[in-house]
Amino acid sequence: MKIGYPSLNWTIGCNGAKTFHLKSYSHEKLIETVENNLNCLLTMLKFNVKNNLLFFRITSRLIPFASHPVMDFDWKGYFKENFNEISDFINENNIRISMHPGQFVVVNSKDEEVFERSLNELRYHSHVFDLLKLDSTAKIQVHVGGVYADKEKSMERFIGRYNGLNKAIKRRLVIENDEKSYNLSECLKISEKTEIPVIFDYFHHELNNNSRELHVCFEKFTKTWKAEDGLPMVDYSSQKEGKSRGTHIESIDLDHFKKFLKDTEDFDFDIMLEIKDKETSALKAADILKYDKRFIHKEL
DNA sequence: TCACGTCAAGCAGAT
DNA sequence: ATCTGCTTGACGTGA
Repeated sequence: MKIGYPSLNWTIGCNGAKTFHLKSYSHEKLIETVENNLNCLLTMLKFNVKNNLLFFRITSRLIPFASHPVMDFDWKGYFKENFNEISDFINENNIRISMHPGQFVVVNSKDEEVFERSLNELRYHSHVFDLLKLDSTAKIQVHVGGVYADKEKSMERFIGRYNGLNKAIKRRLVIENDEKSYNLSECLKISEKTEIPVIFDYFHHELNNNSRELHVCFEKFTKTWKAEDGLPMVDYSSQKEGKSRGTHIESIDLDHFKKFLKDTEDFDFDIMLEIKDKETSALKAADILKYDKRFIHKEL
């Protein structure tokens, strides 16, 4: 079991998710931004390793406009050395990596152009993993997509599109249950037909499920991960009080988290904390996890 | 220096 | 019809 947080670190002093507006696109702007993002990524990873946070979600903003038609710069070649350095650090320290493309990636879209754009975005994510020399335990997580008033057909469309993807993407793609459209059992159904691993989002599951025991859920989704996929991944969060349903909490509720660990003690998996204050909560969670037999860390 | 309108991209549910 | 939330708030113009 490893634990981590997504995308950015509020206290470290750099912002690794810088971007710019399309109309200010230029090679200079791109180089400056990507250089910043890659340097900051390595800084965050070093901070994480020091603090026993061995799971990290890399921001999709790493290379702004990477999948946009405007992109005419060989960023893969230009930043090869930067990627190599980060790759070495990740592999030396056994850091688990994931990415989560934005809501615009809709594999099952009814609109062929939306699918094409989604595919380009997935290619970009896959290229980042290639440059970091990551194996198939590094995952790109997406939601199933839209319902379009016909869930059966939309699930079939996902399966068809998934089956047509090339291997470089397929070996890394996983689906995640969401809070309104596709719950865990629906993701599992898709997994049965495609063998795609299912990421379990605990918070989304609380908001959208057909009331199965948590233990049963874990038994089911963990089985969708094969040896080459690595340990199953779980997204963890909880509801922010007084905000609309689905809003992530600002800072980790440690009692809630402890109960979650207790309820899942029979399983091993990696945890991504989707909590607004990022590393602050991750450090608190790692502190608690030091007393958990499953936790991979340096010193006690 | 800072407020604030806007930003590549999709979808569903609430208001 | 418009707003909100999600991957992740950040950019950048205007005052």
